Amino acid sequence: MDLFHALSDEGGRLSSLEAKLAQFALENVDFVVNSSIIELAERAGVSPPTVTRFCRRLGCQGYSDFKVQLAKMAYIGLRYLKPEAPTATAEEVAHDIISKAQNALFEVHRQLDLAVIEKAAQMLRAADFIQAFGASGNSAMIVNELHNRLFRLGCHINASNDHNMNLMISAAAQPGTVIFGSSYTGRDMGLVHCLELLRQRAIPTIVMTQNGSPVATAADLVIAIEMPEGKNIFRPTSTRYAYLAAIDILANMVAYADRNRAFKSLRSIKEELVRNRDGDDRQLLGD
Amino acid sequence: MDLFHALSDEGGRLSSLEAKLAQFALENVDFVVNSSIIELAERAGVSPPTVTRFCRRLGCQGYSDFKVQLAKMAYIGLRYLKPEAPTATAEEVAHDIISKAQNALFEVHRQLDLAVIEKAAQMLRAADFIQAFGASGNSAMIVNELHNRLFRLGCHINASNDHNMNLMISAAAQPGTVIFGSSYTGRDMGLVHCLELLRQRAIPTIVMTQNGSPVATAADLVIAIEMPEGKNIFRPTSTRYAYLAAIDILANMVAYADRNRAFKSLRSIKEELVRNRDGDDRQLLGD
DNA sequence: CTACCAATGAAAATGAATTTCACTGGATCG
DNA sequence: CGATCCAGTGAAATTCATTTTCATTGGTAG
Repeated sequence: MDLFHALSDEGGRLSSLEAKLAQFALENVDFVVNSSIIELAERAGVSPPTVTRFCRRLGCQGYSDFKVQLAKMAYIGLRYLKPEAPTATAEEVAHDIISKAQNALFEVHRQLDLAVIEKAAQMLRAADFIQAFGASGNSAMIVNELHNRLFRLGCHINASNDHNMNLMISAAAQPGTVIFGSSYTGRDMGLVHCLELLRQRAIPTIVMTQNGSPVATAADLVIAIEMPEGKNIFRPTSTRYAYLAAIDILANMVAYADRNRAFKSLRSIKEELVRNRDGDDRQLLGD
Repeated sequence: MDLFHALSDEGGRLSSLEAKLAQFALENVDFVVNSSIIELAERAGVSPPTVTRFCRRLGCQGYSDFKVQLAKMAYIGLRYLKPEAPTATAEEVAHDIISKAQNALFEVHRQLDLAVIEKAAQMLRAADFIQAFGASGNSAMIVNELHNRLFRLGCHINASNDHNMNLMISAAAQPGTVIFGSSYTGRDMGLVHCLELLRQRAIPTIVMTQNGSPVATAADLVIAIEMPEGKNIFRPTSTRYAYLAAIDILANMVAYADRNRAFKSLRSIKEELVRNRDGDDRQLLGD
């Protein structure tokens, strides 16, 4: 299933020649994918049976299956291994940003604890009112997005990125309110203060952040996302894609938690939009 | 190279059995990818040699190569064909959202005209002031994101999603100002009015939208993005990922257009953040 | 009507992948 | 310290998948 991690050999389960093969495969995906077992064996300096055993140990059916899996994987997930080359041309920048974003999506899919997402969706669904806190541009985008997705479903939600305001909101929150917080780093101390206050007041909190961070510790339910950070300061982090996907999944689960309400709400928005625009039904909910 | 299009057989180059095979392959990628030529032949009701010939006609080396190509393709681009099955479990939702997002990234990478991006980057770089207009949640997110990326680079930029305000801003814009607009549908008539006004006033405009749409027609430079739309009303469109990636690439090109300025600006932001937070240098620019 | 050609499958031939088996070197146990 | 075992490995044999060859069919053009 997860060939990439098998190839990375974190558990050290591979023998020395197998590790050599793994490294060779990671570095020469294209070659491997287009070669016969004999060519690969020769090039990597091992015998064909060793290659077959290697494939089996990785959880594949055999060599052909390995090639297929590798080809599937090649598009995603692989580039983490390659050192971050400073890029300059538009082609390079585009390629780099796209593949990092895809990696981030791949990673978040692997990491997301769906049981936690479902729990969070239930809490949000059941809430009388949702307050979404996130600051600093990135998390602000995330909570705005949550607002954008949830108000359509008929949820009562407010998004805010003003720390002082958040503190007042936290102090005034009524039972029935659920607070959602986002922080990539988990070190948004303004958010931590709010969460502590909310815990004292027994208002339930959900956060999307790094596990083990101050924000995570201060919250009731943690949607944990850990992303490796790039080194290129000119480049925004690809973590945003991961968070955005997590929000999408969460919002979708909220919708499914009460399809009827969501459907009715979406439908009236749609009708109103169609009436007010040019009557073209193909349009999106939101531009 | 482009197996997907070959399989779609637009030119009708395939014989009847081959067309049958193509359809079967598109509908049963997983089966094909995991089967031998004999199993496939049997299941599709043809003989193995026909399968081999079919693979060759599609531009592959042979059957194994075909499987590899198909596996590569399967992750991307293919799901567009499948009717959108209503999904319900968290696993299905997560998988579907992630793969759609990855498809969107793949597509935008394929479509983006990098020459246009570079042109836009030059214009934004040279501008005294940038106004970014986008409404309806999705495009609002995009222009906020552009703001978030460009202010860091030392650009003077304002993002706005208030149509009346945008109209006033357009009427008041000075030479040296560049307007950036975003609209997924290209039918944001408020934006079109602004663009028309700006054209009269000879203020340069850049838009990110669908080619051929009213918004595109009314603008000077068009960053064209066309995304197929999903049918699931509960699901937000994956177009956001494509737009976000395009913004990332654009912002990065702006940064590279004047590295020194960008570096100095980023550096002072970073210093200030480090001073004001807990001195941990690993933190991001923005949370 | 005949000859040709494209499409197809059966059978043979090829060649790749896997299994078997034997060997090696290092670890373990008495 | 030596005997034994075992994991790891490759050579050779085997199996099996793939491809090629060739014959057949059905349709089409002259």
